[in-house]
Amino acid sequence: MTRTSTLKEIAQKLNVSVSTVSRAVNNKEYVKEETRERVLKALEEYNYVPNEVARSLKKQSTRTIGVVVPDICETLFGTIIKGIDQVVSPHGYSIIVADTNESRKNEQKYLELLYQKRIDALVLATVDLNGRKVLQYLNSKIPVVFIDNIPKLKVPIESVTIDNAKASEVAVEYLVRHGHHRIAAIVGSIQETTGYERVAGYKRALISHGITVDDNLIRYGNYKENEGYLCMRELLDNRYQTSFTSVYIMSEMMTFGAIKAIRQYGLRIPEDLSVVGFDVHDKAGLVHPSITSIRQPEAMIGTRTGELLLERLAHMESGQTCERENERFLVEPYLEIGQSVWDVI
Amino acid sequence: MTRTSTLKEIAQKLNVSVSTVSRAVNNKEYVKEETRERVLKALEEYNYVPNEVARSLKKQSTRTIGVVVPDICETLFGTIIKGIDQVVSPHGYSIIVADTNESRKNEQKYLELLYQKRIDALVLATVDLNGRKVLQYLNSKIPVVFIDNIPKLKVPIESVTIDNAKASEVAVEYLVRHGHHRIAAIVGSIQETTGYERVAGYKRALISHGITVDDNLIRYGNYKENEGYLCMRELLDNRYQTSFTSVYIMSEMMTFGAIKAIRQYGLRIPEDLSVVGFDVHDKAGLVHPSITSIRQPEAMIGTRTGELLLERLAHMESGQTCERENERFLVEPYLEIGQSVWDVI
DNA sequence: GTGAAAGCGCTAACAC
DNA sequence: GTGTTAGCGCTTTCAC
Repeated sequence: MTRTSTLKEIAQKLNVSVSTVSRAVNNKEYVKEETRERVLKALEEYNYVPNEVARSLKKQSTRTIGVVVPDICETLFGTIIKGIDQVVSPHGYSIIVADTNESRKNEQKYLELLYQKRIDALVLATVDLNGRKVLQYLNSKIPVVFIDNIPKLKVPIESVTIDNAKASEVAVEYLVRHGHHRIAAIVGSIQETTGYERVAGYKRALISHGITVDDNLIRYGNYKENEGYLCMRELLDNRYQTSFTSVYIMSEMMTFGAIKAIRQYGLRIPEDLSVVGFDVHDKAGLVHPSITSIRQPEAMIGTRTGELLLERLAHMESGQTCERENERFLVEPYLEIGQSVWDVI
Repeated sequence: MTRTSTLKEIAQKLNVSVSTVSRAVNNKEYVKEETRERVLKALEEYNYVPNEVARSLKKQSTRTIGVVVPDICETLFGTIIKGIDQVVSPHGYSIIVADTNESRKNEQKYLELLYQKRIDALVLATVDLNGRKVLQYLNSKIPVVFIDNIPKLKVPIESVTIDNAKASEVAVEYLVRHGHHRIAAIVGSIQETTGYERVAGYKRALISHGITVDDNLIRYGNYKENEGYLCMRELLDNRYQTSFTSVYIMSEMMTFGAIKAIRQYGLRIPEDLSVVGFDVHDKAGLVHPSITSIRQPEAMIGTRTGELLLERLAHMESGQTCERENERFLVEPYLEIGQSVWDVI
């Protein structure tokens, strides 16, 4: 059972002062080369590992970044976390993750916990639209970056997300190019930016192609699979009146639900109905027919967030005050083309 | 820009001592009810949030658990992390994640970093079979739990994993019950417990069903998709000599690769060849035909690990020494039945 | 170049 | 019940 020793112990063994040892450990100047070597050797010998907790207390910085997400199992968030970690860990930062399980209450609890732990920065995929708890952070001086969803707060906010409106434009554009004019849509909650902006982009794209927006073709769900299923059923029930040839579903789980409804109606994809989904991952390449889907460059969202964090963190370290600006960093979504869209002749 | 205040500041404002405030904050006894209320009110007013860093330094415990995994994007690890978090966060513990990206070097780097941060416990899905760096932890007094893979170390080790041999038995059993006697196998690295135990279970199951083990039916890969593909091709190339009717592939990515090879040979699953995979997830239910696969109860591995951690942590707190025992906690794998296995008549 | 000492914010032993 | 004080392990200023 080895024990890690402290600066003080090392200093005593060598008959030097703690400050000398500290300087050697931290590669500071003003240490005679000979002394430095003696110290470095002793560090090995006595199994010294710097205590980051003590350092944190002294420096008022924990080199720790809190990342709060609704569901770490979603590839989207897993990949983002990985991207952040890749960028920040070489700089000595670690990531504390919190999985809120889509619960506002958990989100608040975790925000509080992380605040106590004095994280140096926060990345938040909030499910709390009017998030009051996060104001504590926004009023403090640590960097906060929102991802995925942006809360409705009357304060400057920084975010890294895809351009949600653009995503819908890309989807509609693709369908139109394949001859579709009657394009149904299943939207998530328009309370959230992810829902609101996507539907706005959809409408705008239709209009710019000279297609009239038909509210009978739009259904609103809550991102859950079952809602996607139900929305799709409603759409299909009215199919003879509305005669749409394609459907664009604006979230992953709702896409799955919608496809189930389509199959249940005995319709074939894409022969009977064309489908464009959102965030559909098919790592295995086993889905058949493969689903044409809007995708987020997740890794890039992660690395971009990481870089932004480092930038802000460095800025802070150089003693700047934390002037928050309202900055939305947008990354480009893209269309992953599968076999779920059929040409309308 | 609000600032969080300190115990000392609160104490001064109220003309009481820091210890009184501390006692009130921590709900300790020996505080007059009236004083407690005054303090509690002041905490609100002056925006006091306990500084966990200072607490950690004093208590020599950070209430932080390090979780080191090769790839956080894999559903397996994502779900395990979520499970751990669910169990430990109500006890005030947070999780620091480290994604080693399957690299031994990164693993070592992260272990060092986390050691400096003085994590209270470590969960490790190692890729470093002879992991020397982890010995630092094993020689220290903090709990260490291995998941997924177990390194070859000559010290007592605790782990939470599925029963890998059992997994193979379940797979083989199922195939035999469906009339298969010539069952090919694609194995990961037998250097790793996940490979070694799975192939051992496969052989044992065959024997217990009176089937001779045929080494021509076994191929060894390295868990990567492409190796699964290549192994499957080799097997198929010899199909007329070996005449197997089914194949059991012992890892997720290799399963994907193998299926691609099978399709490339123009064979249908399951009509021409039956397939049992490992760790195949189909959240969307979109894969067709659905793949019968061994599955790990991931969430349970997570929660079991979390509980084990709490147990050990509580044990420590009550001042016990950390006697390590060699304990493998096994959870039961299960077979998720799809449509990829055909009856041999 | 080196050392002494203050102090980061807190807990806990001890004194009153 | 409450206050005083000594540290937890480190960095950093200032004196030598």
